[in-house]
Amino acid sequence: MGIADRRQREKEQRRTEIIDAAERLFFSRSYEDVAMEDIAREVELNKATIYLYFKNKETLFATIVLRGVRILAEKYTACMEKQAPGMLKVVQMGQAYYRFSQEYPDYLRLIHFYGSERFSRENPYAAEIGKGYGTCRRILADAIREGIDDGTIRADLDPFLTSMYLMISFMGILSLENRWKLVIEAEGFSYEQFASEFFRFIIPAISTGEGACDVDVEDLELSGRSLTGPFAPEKEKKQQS
Amino acid sequence: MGIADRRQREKEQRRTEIIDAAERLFFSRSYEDVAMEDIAREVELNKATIYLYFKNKETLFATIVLRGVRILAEKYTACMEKQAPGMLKVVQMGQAYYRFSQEYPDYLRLIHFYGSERFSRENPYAAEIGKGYGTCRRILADAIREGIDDGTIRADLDPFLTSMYLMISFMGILSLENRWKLVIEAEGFSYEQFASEFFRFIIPAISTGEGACDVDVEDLELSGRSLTGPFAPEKEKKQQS
DNA sequence: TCATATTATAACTGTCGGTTATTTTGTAAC
DNA sequence: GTTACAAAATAACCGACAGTTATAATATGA
Repeated sequence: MGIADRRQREKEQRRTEIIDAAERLFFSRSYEDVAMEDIAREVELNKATIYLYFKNKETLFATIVLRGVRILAEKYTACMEKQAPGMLKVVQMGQAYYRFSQEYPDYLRLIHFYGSERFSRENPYAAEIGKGYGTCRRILADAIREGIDDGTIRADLDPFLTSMYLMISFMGILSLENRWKLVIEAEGFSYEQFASEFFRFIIPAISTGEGACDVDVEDLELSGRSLTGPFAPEKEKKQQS
Repeated sequence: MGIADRRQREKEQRRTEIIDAAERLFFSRSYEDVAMEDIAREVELNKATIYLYFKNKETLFATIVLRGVRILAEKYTACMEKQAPGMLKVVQMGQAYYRFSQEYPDYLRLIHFYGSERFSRENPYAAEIGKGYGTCRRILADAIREGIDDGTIRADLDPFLTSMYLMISFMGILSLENRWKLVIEAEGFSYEQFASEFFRFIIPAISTGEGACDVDVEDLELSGRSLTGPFAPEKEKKQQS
């Protein structure tokens, strides 16, 4: 069984090499701009060989997206393990998303791209990806439920719907098109400000305002500033219009 | 000048015919699934002829997206003309977006698709589209400013940032991927519920709670239910998990 | 009716995702 | 070692499609 084992390992290795090569290219160029030929050249294999390991370009791309989703899901899980009021956990998950977007901007881009209906959801990874995202959402919903129970979150909110709203908002805020980032800067805000002020904006939609989180959130610091201080946009330039 | 005029009109007509044909196809199939040949067949012209009127496939697609954006911008403008408290105007704009998504789901889909960075922003229509979207956002920001002045909207909000947050959230909620719609239904909610409950969720993030809108909003009715009644999800099935 | 400019087209090019027929390579049996 | 066989890899190919070009048809004005 030793030889078959090694063959198995080597096959796995090849697979990983292909994914790594593809990832490098997809990280540096757009999906359409990366040809299977390019990936083949990058791993130093023939294009047809790649097709022995992956059904098609989409499937190969999906495995990379899956890597990203798994990292995100881990971050979410970590938030849930700590002991804290529900409201605080929700905020922390938002921050986890934010950190993910800072640490892995390329994965985020790919995840977002994969989302916009263009890929058939036939491949086995699609289900995995969906599950990963579902996990994140479910964890968020659990935190909301906890918050409702401990009185830090509005009791009139439905945990499921609210988790959807928050996921979608996070997603939208953090995978902003470049075009809009320019608009933000033209208005005199940094992207960090834009993202962090969002929390101050959205908190009243979730929180009961019991103050349970007012103190605790202080030491979290998103991009260096507390979440509960006065809502001070602190525009940097704003000399236009 | 009469003849040159007619030539001009005829050219314009041709152009419109091409756009109409392309629209029919893009509405019924995905971008990639529509070949220039298909569009040519649909207008009963040779493919090369289309290239006399449009630089490339992207540009042709962009003109259709522009049609959609213009309709949306009109809807937003209409909201601003009525006399109402700022908070109410903001809600109405959200509803305008919702109605747009119901009346023109195909335009919405195309707009959303055009958004996901894959199109170069070189063509002249890209600028127009950006301007259209910018108009919507600016109108929303104006309404927020009015709301701050008349005391119906939190004074600690920055109008620009808030308008961005709302636009992005609306966008996310209303151009939801099909995959997520299935999740919503699996949880026992209709898509209409999902969209309308979002307003009840988000209002506390914007409103001062002065009640100025509590009464007025009553007669707006989004999908048949008032916006200020108790937050009652009224799940339809919810038999699982 | 002839010269010219516009409009349209058939035929072609280059690229890319994916497939097939064939060769190479590693393994086991003799 | 040599042969038989299976797995891995490849070169050559195919079809589809965006975009171009060389050519033809058509309308206008003299």
